Amino acid sequence: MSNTTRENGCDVCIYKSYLFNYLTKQEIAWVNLNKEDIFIKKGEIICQEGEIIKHLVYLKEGLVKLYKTGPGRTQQIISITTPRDFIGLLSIFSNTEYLYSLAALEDSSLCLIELDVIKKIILQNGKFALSLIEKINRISDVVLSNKVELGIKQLRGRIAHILLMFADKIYRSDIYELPVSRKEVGELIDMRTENVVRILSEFRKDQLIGIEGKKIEIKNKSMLKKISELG
Amino acid sequence: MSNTTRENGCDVCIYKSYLFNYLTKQEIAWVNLNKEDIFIKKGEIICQEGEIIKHLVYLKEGLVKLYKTGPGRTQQIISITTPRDFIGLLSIFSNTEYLYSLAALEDSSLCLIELDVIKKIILQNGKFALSLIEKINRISDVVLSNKVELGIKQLRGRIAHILLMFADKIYRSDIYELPVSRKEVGELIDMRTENVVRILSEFRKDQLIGIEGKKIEIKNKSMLKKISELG
DNA sequence: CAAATATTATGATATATATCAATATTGATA
DNA sequence: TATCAATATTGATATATATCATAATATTTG
Repeated sequence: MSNTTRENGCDVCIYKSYLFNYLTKQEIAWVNLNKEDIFIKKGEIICQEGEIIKHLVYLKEGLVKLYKTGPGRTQQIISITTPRDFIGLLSIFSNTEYLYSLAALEDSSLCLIELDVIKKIILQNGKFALSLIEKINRISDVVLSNKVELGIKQLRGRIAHILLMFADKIYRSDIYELPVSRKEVGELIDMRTENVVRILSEFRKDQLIGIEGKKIEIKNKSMLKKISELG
Repeated sequence: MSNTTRENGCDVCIYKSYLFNYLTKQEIAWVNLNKEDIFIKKGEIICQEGEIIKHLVYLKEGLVKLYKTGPGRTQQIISITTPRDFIGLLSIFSNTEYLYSLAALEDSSLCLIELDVIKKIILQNGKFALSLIEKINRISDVVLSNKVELGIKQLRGRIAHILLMFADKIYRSDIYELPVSRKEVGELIDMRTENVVRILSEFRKDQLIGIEGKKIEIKNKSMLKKISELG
């Protein structure tokens, strides 16, 4: 990991999670002494499954994918984390080693906080603990409900769903640059690259979207929503 | 909810979760005053999505399914909870209303603990809070990894996977009574009833399993494992 | 107990999806 | 810049899965 900086204290950090509002001044100072700010370039791997978990990872800016590698270099993307959120809260308290890998989809700024410190704070600060539990639940709700929905949708519904997810949840804009390849879209919604391409073209021909390389424009959102909901 | 009993105190409860070992005597007494033991018959619904969450639900004995209802009476089973575990820890701290419904697959004994009491204990007892976080993570790990694996397996692999799950995780025996219908198996692993039936018959013809109504006997576990792993 | 209903089962067929093949395009690299 | 590798694209075909139809069996209900 590269480009460590510590010029800014947590107390004045503009990226700070609301969760840290529950910390005392002393606890904030403690976190400040035990965190590391790093910058990761697009495409770089942050950590890999099997490695010992030492940090709670917070995404300040950028975009990060959480994924699982299968046999033969295959990957499945579990979730995409947007700025100002914790990454991988799914399994870091239940395992000593990462179940999933992390890689940057865009240039990203992360804050790595010593997990031991977080655990000690949980032990002594009930409000923080309860808020963290709520946060963990919320994150797994989203990830799980996405995966559950995949099971009932067919390919067109999945593509519509993912296009809307990028527009509404990630970029908050109907025009955006896809941060992933067609192959990765497939890894995110369990389908083959060829079918991703094919259905995107189909949606373009049907005037639902515009495509220019990685640039996507949502043109008929209500129809996409219908396709996503009906499966 | 029926058949409430309170004859036994939590301190002497033989079903007690290890999590309660972290509670003080006072806290245990407090839980004892704010819990309710209920008995639910096979097939009965315990709670439904949309209802206000008031309790932390603990399964003492029996088997319970957590599921989501879709359009037109369709269901998707999210997970099956085995005895001595908490049910629905996935979303009860992040929502005021249940995201999923609960129903008993077998006659079941539950303990309902006031969620407010649990929250207050989290606020004051760090060890309990941290252990609960670990527990929550562990439960969502299992549920999520199951759903993620579904995405890469085809039907035969899913059936093999679910047969092994019942044998190894739920009944710890290679001979068991399926607690669910063929339709529910399909709802659990995202496939049609007809295909569940067909592939079960196929496995029977290939001597992988024996079938007699709901009674399943695993006959060739290593082959089933291969089918499950290869998808 | 009989009637109604749900579950299990099997076969034929339609549809959705993956696979294979071939080419164009982009991006990385020496 | 030329070369190589990865990505994107499209079409043809094979395979997997869903759907439809029908019947046997089991289970619930009046």
